[in-house]
Amino acid sequence: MAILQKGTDKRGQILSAALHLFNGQGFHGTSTASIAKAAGVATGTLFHHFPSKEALLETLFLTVKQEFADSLAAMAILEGSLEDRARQLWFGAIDWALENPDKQQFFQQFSMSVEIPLSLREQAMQGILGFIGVMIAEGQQSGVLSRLPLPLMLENCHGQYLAATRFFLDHPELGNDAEHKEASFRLFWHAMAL
Amino acid sequence: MAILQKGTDKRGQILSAALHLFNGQGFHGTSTASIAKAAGVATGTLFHHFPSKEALLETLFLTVKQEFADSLAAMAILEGSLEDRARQLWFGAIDWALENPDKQQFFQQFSMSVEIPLSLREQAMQGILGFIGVMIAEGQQSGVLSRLPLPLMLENCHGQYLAATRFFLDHPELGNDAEHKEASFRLFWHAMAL
Amino acid sequence: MAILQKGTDKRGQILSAALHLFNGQGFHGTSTASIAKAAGVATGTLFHHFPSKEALLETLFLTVKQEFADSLAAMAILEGSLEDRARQLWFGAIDWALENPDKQQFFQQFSMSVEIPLSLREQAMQGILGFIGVMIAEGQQSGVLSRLPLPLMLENCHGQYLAATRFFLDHPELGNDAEHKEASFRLFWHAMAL
Amino acid sequence: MAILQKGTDKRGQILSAALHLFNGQGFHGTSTASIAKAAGVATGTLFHHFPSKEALLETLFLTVKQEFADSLAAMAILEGSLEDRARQLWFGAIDWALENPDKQQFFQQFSMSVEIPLSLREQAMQGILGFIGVMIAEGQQSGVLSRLPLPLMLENCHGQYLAATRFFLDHPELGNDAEHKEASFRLFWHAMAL
DNA sequence: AATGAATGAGTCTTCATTCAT
DNA sequence: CATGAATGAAGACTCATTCAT
Repeated sequence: MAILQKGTDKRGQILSAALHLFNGQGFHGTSTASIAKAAGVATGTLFHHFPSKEALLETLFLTVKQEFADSLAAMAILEGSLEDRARQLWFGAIDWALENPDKQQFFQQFSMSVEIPLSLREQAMQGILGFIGVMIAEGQQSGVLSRLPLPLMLENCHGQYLAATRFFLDHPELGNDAEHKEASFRLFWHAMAL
Repeated sequence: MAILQKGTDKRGQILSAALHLFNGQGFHGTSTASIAKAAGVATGTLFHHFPSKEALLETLFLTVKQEFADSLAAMAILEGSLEDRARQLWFGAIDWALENPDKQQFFQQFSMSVEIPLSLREQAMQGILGFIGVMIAEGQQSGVLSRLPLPLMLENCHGQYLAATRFFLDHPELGNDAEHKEASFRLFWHAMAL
Repeated sequence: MAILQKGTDKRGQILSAALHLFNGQGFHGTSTASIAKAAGVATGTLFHHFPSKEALLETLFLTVKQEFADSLAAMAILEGSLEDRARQLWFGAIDWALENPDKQQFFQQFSMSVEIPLSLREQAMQGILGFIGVMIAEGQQSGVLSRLPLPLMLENCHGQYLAATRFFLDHPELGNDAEHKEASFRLFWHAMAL
Repeated sequence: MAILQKGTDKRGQILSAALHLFNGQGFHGTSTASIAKAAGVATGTLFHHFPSKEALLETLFLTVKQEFADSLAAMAILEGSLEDRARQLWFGAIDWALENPDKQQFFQQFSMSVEIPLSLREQAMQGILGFIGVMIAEGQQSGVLSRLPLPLMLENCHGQYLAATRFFLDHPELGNDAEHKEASFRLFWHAMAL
């Protein structure tokens, strides 16, 4: 958040404008000129901060991903049952998405897109999912979670998270609805629980 | 399949070439000239059959979606427990994806992209998910499935399906692995089962 | 008129449609496909009757010009003073324009345009103005008209006619107004009269 | 002249090249690439200065019209009889046309063409003819000019001016011929004089 | 004679990127 | 660092014309 919103920082303004425009019009649908305009800088300035439009996208991707990862790490809870800790994490992740709809939408769109090089996507995934992988392994050893192939479970976690945030972004009025929130966790948890 | 591959049908050849190229290079990354060339027709021919590049994409989207829907409908089973029927359907859908990797990848990329107008995406979803909705409602009434909000469950089904096919497409060698296949269904089913 | 309106004659329908469309959108702004469509024929049919789009325009130009010339010739009066005969001719020409607004507008637009080869324009002018030239010469010899250079007077006649018809086409409600009609002739006649 | 010919001003060079090429090949017959080439700039530069080819034409039209209007205003004479002042104005206008044949030819072609939106044409006409309208009204009140409908007289003035300049442009050798010049004014003046 | 699918050269316009100021 | 005019390659789309039926 900090990185994308420093008001006087032109670099930050450019990233922020790009996030917004890429979401609305896609990567190729957004011209560097329009990003510069939205950021309130000259067209040339963009290229002082980023060597190319693609580099801008990649930087943006990594920046947003890092913010998400930091956010998750900050809310990681070390006490309680695995289910309680997972619930806290799930709710925290959902809340982050609700508080940062632009960034979440950005993920929805670019997580599977060709515009982001495969290596970058994988790298980003592993950074975040490594975290989850440890928790799943722990749950399997303690007999709380099914002993299914880990890669499949990770992909499933990711897919369910995307689905849940998609649902809440499409129905913002349910963002604070305890029933739906709990239901989303229930689906997530029961998929893997024994 | 039939629709996209009639050898002598220029329209079909164009759709087929577009499917392939859009997958590899994205919508904006693919020029109409390259589509025409890959299809073995003149550039003007593309515009004789489709009023614009966007219309071509939309036609392609609807065509592929229809093929998938037809495919699912053809394998719908009417007998057995709900779980058995769901498993048949799930395996059938996974197999369709494995047999049509191009079309599945196309879905992965364009199901959430801005390139496809929202109305079209929703229309496509409803066509397919309406089917699933009925099964879920039935399961809830017979006490087999959790009574969670339906729209959330549908989005979850969709998300899990995308995740599973993503996994199998990324690991083609596991496409016929019974364990992984069953595991993917297990995750899917337990998410919703009581 | 006959030539442009034979209902069942595809050639005539094409000319008629072209006249209308060229007026509204210009020569280059009108596609042969749109002409064919408006004429109710296939695109290929146009090229059975005219070797090219340019040839169609030229044929149209000559046809319309011929109609106008025939119309003038038909109303030429041989008796009375030169002024009376000129007035009859002027009124007749104005009326022709009012009765054939499409054709008149066509003249306004293409009489000075590059689209019509110079040779064709000159040929058309001479066909019609030759007629007028004789009358002017007669008037000069009988001392009724100024002895100014003939080419200048002819160009002036043409210019005044275009101006008058432009005025009446822009103000159709005055088409039958005797005062304005007489005024237009007065301007025309006094320019040249002694 | 100044506006269209500043050597170092790329915008001016583009306008100047466009004037020349539109005259020779028409609006649709002239490609933006050829304009840029003739102006010695890159194709993109044209669109940096004008949003579209049409906007370029309109700017050109208004610019040339303004030059003509300024030129007329600069030579307006306030003393002498109405006829003398009209003669000065007429000769001045004719001379302007002879000195700026490109611009005059541009008017001949685009003053009645569909390429220029009607509103623009009318606006341009009124700017120039408002001037003339005042003089005609004055002449009518002082009993020098016929009391014919003003709009008709204005259109007639315009038509005669176009005809006269057409004549002189087609016969450049007569541009300095006093007899023809006086003759052209005589036709113009007698049309309206009592 | 009539059709309309097919052609491909040509058009306008966009846009990432550079560079002199 | 910042600017924005300039660049020119590339793209979507048009359209006069042909030709097999």
